[in-house]
Amino acid sequence: MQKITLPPHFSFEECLTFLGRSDREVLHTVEDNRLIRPWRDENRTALLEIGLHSEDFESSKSLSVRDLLSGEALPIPALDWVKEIFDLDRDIEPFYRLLGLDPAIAPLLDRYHGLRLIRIPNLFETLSWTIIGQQINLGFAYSMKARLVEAVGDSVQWKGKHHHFFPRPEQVLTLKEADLKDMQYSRQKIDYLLTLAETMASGKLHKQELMNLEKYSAQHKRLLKLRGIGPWSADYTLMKCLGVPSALPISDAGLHNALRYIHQMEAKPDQNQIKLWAENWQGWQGYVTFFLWRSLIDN
DNA sequence: GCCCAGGTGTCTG
DNA sequence: CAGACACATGGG
Repeated sequence: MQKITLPPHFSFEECLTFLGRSDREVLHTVEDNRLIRPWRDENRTALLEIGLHSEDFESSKSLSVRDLLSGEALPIPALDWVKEIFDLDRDIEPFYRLLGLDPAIAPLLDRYHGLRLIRIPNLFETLSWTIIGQQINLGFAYSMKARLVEAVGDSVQWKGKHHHFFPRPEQVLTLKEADLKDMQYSRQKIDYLLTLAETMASGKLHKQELMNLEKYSAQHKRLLKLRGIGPWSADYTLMKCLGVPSALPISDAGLHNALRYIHQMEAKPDQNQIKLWAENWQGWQGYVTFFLWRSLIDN
């Protein structure tokens, strides 16, 4: 078992609540205060069990990570991947300082204190998820994702249960249009998804290449060139995959509803109203969005 | 039956 | 550039 030291303002329980929000999720399992999720690179496949390390004194809390398959020590990249998922390297202090001043948002900081932006390190997975989730309810989106994952994704077995990886682009490309149609994908989404898979399989788009662009505007512009990726998907991807804390998916239906609830409004706020509020969120728009998404679980 | 869902591309004025 | 519309289907 290995340990990851935890920064201030981190709550594993809060993060697990978000990770466990859908019972149709097939890419990880939340049970008994632990996250179970498969990981792999070119050299190694492991089934990670991530939990809170309990024997520590309060002053030095840590996460425990171990491989259920082999029990052998995990390589650095696996631990870095866990840190990425929980956004552990973020200096979150400025977020709490700034949003503590916003009367509408401040209550969420208390309620969900320690929640981090839960990230999706895999770019193909993130973009595919935005395509799947467009204009349908989340439950249906999770079902559609599950069908795709179970059809062509790799998995590891442990105690009789399959733990899935999101498919690689090449694996998605083995599917015919009719296969996806059977999984209830619309013609439009089939087009978007297969085009994306082709783009990434042929090496025309890499996460590293996107990260190298550095500037938000350049990254956003690059993503918009992809078929089926509009402003919402681009911002969602920058936020969830690259961890850009200021990315704001302003047209997001969930964001609108969460804002409607916390402001006790009859109708959803319009975009100008949101822009006005978001002026108080400078640099942390994506983090605020994530806390607002979290608030939807309670409704 | 109607409206809304973690939207986007296309077409039109 | 703004606005209408198709896309597909499940849930309230």
